[in-house]
Amino acid sequence: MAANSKFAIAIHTMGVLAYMGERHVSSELIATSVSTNPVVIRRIIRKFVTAGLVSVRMGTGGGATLRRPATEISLFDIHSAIEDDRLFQVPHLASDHECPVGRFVRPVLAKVFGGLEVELKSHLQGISLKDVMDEVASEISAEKCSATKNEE
Amino acid sequence: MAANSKFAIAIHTMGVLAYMGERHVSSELIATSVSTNPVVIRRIIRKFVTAGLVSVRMGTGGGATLRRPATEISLFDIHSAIEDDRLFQVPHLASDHECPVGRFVRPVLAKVFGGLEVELKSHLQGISLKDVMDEVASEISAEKCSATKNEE
DNA sequence: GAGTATGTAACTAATGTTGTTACATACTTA
DNA sequence: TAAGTATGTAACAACATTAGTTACATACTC
Repeated sequence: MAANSKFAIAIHTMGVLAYMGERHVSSELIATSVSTNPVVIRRIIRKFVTAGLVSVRMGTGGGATLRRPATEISLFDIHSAIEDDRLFQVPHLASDHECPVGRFVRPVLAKVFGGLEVELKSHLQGISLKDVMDEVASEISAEKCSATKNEE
Repeated sequence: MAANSKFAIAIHTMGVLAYMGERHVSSELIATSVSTNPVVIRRIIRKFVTAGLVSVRMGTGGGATLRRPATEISLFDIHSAIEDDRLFQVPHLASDHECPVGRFVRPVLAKVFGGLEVELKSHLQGISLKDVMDEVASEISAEKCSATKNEE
């Protein structure tokens, strides 16, 4: 599987929770939808719990559910719950570096990248989990429609 | 060194080229400024050459130079020269997936992430290498200024 | 108490990045 | 033409990250 698919898996996971509404969903079931191992899902869900997005119940009939309606969960909430490090890394260079460029490029880059992340953040904040799932739902119903056609 | 510092190293490299103006700069010298190995720099510069941003000369007095003024090179040019894969990966799932969510989340995500990259791209296009180096230059002169003060 | 579900440690495998050595190739200059 | 300089590139090691897996303790329901 590809490199930084964590975000995709995370949204997919939250999508299943949104789709299932009030019901508690097991990591087993989500793993089937995502095509991965239940432990991978549990690791991600742990982070959602920490971030207050999801609550979890053990035992029979247990599993995870959203703590807020999908309209009140943005992709930014999801992203910041799982992604701890920066999008672009700016390795630290000694501030007594011989080369003047080497001494000062990095702080400037940190500023530039910071701007990028603000941009990214505001974009992600504008998209709710519900928005995503509405699109998914419309694709699902489109499929049903064409399936009906084929049955004719 | 940190994970995805490629972009930072790439801008740093281009920054040194911009700083040195017409002169041809060796990978050796750039590596010193970036604090890495010359081969690492050559690998990155190869990509800039392919992208048409930089030209290179072998032999005595050789090295790399910008092919365009720094005002006409954007951070997007640099980013797309070195970064071949997508910012966020959307692993492919079978389209005959049992779970309806599993079947359709991914294409929707591809669309969402596509939007993100367009956003990112336009932001990066708005920043020229010159913009970055102007900030670096002002930091350098600020340093000189305070150094003079200390000598008093 | 039986059954179910999460929490988590430990390990493997795959991948990607960075760093390094070594050497072939190309070019400049004396 | 020979010496010196710089890139091009292959090959490999070191390291970090991610994903996948097994195993088992813990918590909860009925």
